[in-house]
Amino acid sequence: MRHWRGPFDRQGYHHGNLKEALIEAAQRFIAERGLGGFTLADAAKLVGVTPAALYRHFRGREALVAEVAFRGFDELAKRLGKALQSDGTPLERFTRMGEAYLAFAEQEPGFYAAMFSAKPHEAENEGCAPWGKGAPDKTSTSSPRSNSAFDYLVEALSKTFPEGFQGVDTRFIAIEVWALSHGIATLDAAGQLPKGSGLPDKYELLRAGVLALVHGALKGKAASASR
Amino acid sequence: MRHWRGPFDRQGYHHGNLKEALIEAAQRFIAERGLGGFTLADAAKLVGVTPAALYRHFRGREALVAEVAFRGFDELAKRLGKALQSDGTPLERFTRMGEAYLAFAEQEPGFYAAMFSAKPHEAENEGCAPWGKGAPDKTSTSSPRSNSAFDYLVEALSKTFPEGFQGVDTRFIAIEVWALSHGIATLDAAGQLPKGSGLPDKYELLRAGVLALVHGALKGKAASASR
DNA sequence: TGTACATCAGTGAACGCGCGTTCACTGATGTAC
DNA sequence: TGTACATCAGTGAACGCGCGTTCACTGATGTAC
Repeated sequence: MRHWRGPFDRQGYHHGNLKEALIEAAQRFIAERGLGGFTLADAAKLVGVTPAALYRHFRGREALVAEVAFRGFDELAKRLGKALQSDGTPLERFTRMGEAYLAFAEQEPGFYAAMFSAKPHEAENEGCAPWGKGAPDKTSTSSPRSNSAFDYLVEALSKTFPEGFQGVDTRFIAIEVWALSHGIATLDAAGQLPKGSGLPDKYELLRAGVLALVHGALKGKAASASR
Repeated sequence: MRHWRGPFDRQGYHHGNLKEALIEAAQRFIAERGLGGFTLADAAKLVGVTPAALYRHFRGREALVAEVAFRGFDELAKRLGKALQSDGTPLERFTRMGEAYLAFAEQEPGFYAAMFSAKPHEAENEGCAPWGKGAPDKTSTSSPRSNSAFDYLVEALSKTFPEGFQGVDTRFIAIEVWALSHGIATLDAAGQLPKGSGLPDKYELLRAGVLALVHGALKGKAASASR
């Protein structure tokens, strides 16, 4: 085993860490040019390798992108888990998770795009989505970490609000929180979130929104009845 | 002027309505294959025309997609405006707007993808985003209808909750509502929203979430203070 | 310690393809007289 | 009513390009003896 010198270094005929280097390069290019603009040739060039070398480690382009997405879910789960185990009150930790989510989407747009870009035809990708197929009987799938980001969110909600949500499924609240986070993150990434001019930034937007969502569920179901 | 026979018909040498037909074809293919999978050749073929004919009506691919996005914002504004002027109480109309938004995203995925797909490099597209640059001094831009979807939302909030939001800018609430709607719509489009198994559908998800967001702002700022 | 060998990561050339765009052209249209 | 003509929408062939992928190969590696 040769000494590790960074993802894009190369010493001899054998790269030594090509798979990891390709994943990192893909992540970088997806961040810069979007998922559609990412190219195997670019990634291979950056890494200092022939495009054909890629096929020693991946079935093809799609498999590389899928691996990037998987790593993304993994990294996101790691960050959410870290926030969940940080200091402070449960509410503070919960708030920190929201910040961690937005920071992840902002700092790792390559990951984020690979994870959430719609795949029109084959939406049957199992194991990668943050939540399972919605079946309570299938809470843990084969892939170890793919669902855990969502699991962390559910866990955080349970710990932060141990009194529950008036009988409402905690996963329901979790989905709402996730959807709001995702909406803010993607609108921000697309440059469609207004900035300046007295309006709060996205972190404040998420914080206030999440608290409203949670308290709305806590305070009762008057809303539901008034339809 | 020849008789109009549908977007993809063709009678002679001249198409008669090529521009509209190309926009419709683009919308259809973006819906089916995603923005990246959409091709000028496909659109031209469907319409029954040589790819080169497109350049009589558009500067290029990008301009065609931009036109689709513009039409999308227009159609969305139309639907939101219709819901805003429908029967019932203000709250009912407001709820109907949310339903109209999700229905639009579901029924017109071509429009939606063209409107909101992130353009990594040139995020400086002005006039197309539903909200302006966030400058209150620039409430109405040159393009007549591009901002009106967001304007309808702000208007609906003002009418539905005339007492205001404890001094919070109504646009702030509007952005939160929009972000939640967008998050639900995109997660649903990506097949990452759980279905069945007792969890409510996306319409219920949005309804409950929006009411929580609004009431969270109405009920006070205890949340803000407890940071 | 030295040599033969199996393994397999990476090469380099080539492939078929389909893309967006250009250009000189052609032929339908409708208007001026 | 008929003819000449300007207009311009659409043609068809071609372009340069870069993509993902394949294939027989080569050369570095490390293990068995």
